[in-house]
Amino acid sequence: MIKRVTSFDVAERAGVSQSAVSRVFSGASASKDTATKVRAAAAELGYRPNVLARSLITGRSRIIGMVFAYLGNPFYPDALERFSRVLQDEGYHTLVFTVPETADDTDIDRVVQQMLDHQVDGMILASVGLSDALAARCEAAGIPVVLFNRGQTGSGLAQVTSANRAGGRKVAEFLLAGGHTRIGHVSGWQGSSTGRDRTEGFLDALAEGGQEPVGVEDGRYTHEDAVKAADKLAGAGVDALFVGNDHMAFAVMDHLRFTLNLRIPEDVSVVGYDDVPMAAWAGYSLTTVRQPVGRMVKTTVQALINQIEDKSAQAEIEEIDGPLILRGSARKPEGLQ
Amino acid sequence: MIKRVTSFDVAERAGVSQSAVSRVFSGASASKDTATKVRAAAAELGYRPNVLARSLITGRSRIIGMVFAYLGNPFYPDALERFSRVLQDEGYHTLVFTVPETADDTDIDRVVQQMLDHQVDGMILASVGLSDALAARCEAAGIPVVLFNRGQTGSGLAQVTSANRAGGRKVAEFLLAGGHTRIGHVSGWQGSSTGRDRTEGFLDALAEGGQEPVGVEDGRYTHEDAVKAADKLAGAGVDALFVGNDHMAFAVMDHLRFTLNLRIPEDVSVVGYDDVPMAAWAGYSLTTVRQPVGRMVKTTVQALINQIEDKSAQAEIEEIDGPLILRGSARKPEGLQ
DNA sequence: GTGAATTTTGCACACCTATGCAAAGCGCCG
DNA sequence: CGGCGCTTTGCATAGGTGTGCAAAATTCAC
Repeated sequence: MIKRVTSFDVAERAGVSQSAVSRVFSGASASKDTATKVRAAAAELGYRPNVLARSLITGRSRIIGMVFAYLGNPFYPDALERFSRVLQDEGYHTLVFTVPETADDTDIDRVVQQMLDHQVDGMILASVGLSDALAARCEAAGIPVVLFNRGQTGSGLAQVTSANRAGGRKVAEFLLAGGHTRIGHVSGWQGSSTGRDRTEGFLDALAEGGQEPVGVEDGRYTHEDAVKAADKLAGAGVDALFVGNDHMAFAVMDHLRFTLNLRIPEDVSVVGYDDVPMAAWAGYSLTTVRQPVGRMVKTTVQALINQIEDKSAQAEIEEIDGPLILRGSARKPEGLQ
Repeated sequence: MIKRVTSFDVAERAGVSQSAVSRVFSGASASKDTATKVRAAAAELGYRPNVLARSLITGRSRIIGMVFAYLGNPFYPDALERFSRVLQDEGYHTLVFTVPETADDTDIDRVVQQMLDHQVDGMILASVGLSDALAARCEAAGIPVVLFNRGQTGSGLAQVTSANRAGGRKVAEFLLAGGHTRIGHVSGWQGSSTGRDRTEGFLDALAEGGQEPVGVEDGRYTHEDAVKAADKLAGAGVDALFVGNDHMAFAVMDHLRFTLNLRIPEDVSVVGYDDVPMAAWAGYSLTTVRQPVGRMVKTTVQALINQIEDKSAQAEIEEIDGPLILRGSARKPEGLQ
């Protein structure tokens, strides 16, 4: 292990003081002359500022902590990739954590504590909640938190979601217009705000249309539970299923087609939520509500940076609307092709 | 922003010296008595050691930098999730970077430089190469690098892959045994070692079986190119296709079935590579070579940690064998069900 | 050339923890 | 009680950078 080259080494070589080197690399004022001398010396020695030392003194690490629950749903890797890119563009880096799907508050709190230990400048929690105790702790430490694709009312935390209630409504209205009469719902996990909101909007609009659902089963965002739920609902004889997200919808479609030998959409219409890339694949051609990931990510990052740069900034609650994307998995209303 | 609570504050409150506090939290020797006093004081004040300051002085950040090229292929989110978990268990954290799919050496080198700036203890590069200059730089800085699912001969870097040549051979032998006579290959990107190796093993075994491929087209690991390649090969009349990874294989299957109206496996057998979870879904039921992600990840982490803890450790090159998983997308040899 | 206004520079210190070193404490045996 | 070995403790310093402050250098107008 070769000795690290420090700003002192560069200073000596350039014939200036250490502070001059620091100023050149931190963008503070420095004369054109010394700047060139310093850069030359730095290049010769292969010097790069030590980010740790810098963070220690500035109190800003330029690191954002991110927590994901499960990357099995392709919506999240997509989001992660975009987050990483947007944050990189803003000069931030991302410390990524995952918590088990079955995570309880303890797991998450431990992870959040680790992020605090690392002096992150902010945190993004994707589809993950936060105990009030920890939220308070982040508040006390002055670390902004933004929930992504997850709401938590009364927590006082900033959050960015799609318009889940409105999305659920759209699906119900679409299925009603399509003349479906025996509608079932494989819901997203009812322990999550997104799952509940989509279900709520869906059921409200259904009721307004004068229908009761044939059944509502919690798919808990997992492949297995979704299949079980779909199986049960199919047994009750449905002609349409609204599934709480695309990832479960694929599982449901496979089960309907290959195990129960039902045709989609002739026997059963299926509608999902998210519009992940796979939904457009010919094998599924899934009608679904689009979550505008790009905009959601940008909004999330912006909200976070606002809070970082202006500590007094209000914790915003953003809801981003997304359209229903019509494809082949659900029967369309008459006159609409 | 409330003032941070430091080890001095705890020391004062506990009536001991700052070093005592440090020793308690870094696990060094301390008497039972002071340990309890310190812990009590720390709990009251909500003290947690500042990881940055610790890293600065120990020279070890306990952070691993990871680079991913594309998370669109579900193999990688899966790997990422496992990496994150295994590293967390080992007391490390992960700084995640992504580079554009079209990344050239410049992009990657810039990212690697940023990781070096952050004083990472080690780096994992997933399906991404590294210029010789940067490799040398890491070497000089004493930062171990392990390539995951990517080889780079002559680079002197540690690498963990599956046995890609052997895997390619297995597929060829299986298709030959199945009596296929017009075999095509949608290859993985030929700019990558994995792509080349799989192709090489496949073609070697095919030749040994006395067959020439109907055609070989580079799918470049993308949906679009894979479809184009499959289209071309189908036009040439194939009865079997070996596709360089599962992600492309799904695209190929959709195209064969829904655009070209071919039956799988009656008209065309399709074999993939990776065995991502989706390959087991009824919609695809893809015969494929399994990459044992779990073992690959553990091996990678172990290799990395070995190098971190013992700087003189040799950079290992590990190849992990994986079985061919028989499912429904490819005709099986007689007598084998 | 002179004084004022402005920029640049260096000094010294701060950020927070880990650790070598020497002193102090403790237990133990003769 | 003295002496010895071992553990615990505090002091002081290091790790590499940013930044307030005052001195020095430069610019500018006259």
